[in-house]
Amino acid sequence: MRLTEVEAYAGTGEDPASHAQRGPTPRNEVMFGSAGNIYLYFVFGMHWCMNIVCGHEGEAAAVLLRAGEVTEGIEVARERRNHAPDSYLARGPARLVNALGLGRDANGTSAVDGSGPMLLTPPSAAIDPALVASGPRVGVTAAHDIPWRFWLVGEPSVSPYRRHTPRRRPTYTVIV
DNA sequence: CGGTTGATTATCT
DNA sequence: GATAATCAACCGT
Repeated sequence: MRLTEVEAYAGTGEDPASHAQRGPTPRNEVMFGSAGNIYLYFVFGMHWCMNIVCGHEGEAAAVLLRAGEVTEGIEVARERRNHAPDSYLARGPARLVNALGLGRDANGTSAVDGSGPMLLTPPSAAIDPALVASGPRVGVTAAHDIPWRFWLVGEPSVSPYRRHTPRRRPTYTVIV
């Protein structure tokens, strides 16, 4: 897997869109741990999203892995993604986790020391900064003005989402 | 192709 | 009890 798209989230009190915004909870405690650890969490009752913890302990900054290109074990990835088109195998944070076959067990494990199910490695060559674009984060309902989504220009695996489609569900129930 | 909608549950208020 | 860092399916064009 080669990462093609990520989003950054800051720590407590610094980022309205971050899970760590309101301090430690049982769910986000991993974010307050060591850099390089995996913070996996369940969203919308059906999907997993994966973050890599950044910064110092207690800082609770993290990077959400939004998309990637499957470079090894593509057969397995296709099976796990129910034979979706190759461009869609890891296009989106939940799809990426699904293509990797990760789940609750990977939460809190290290992605940098080889002790966990996933190992992050640096690119073999430096990335040309001209190929890296940035923009507003996808799907978040706060802090649209912070352009902390980064992706590689021209990658077919990058999620093409434009903006957050507001969930305009009424906060009340209409009685006829 | 672009826009909209239902699914489904852990977590926090 | 409302909400959510989403996705797949379905619509009309």
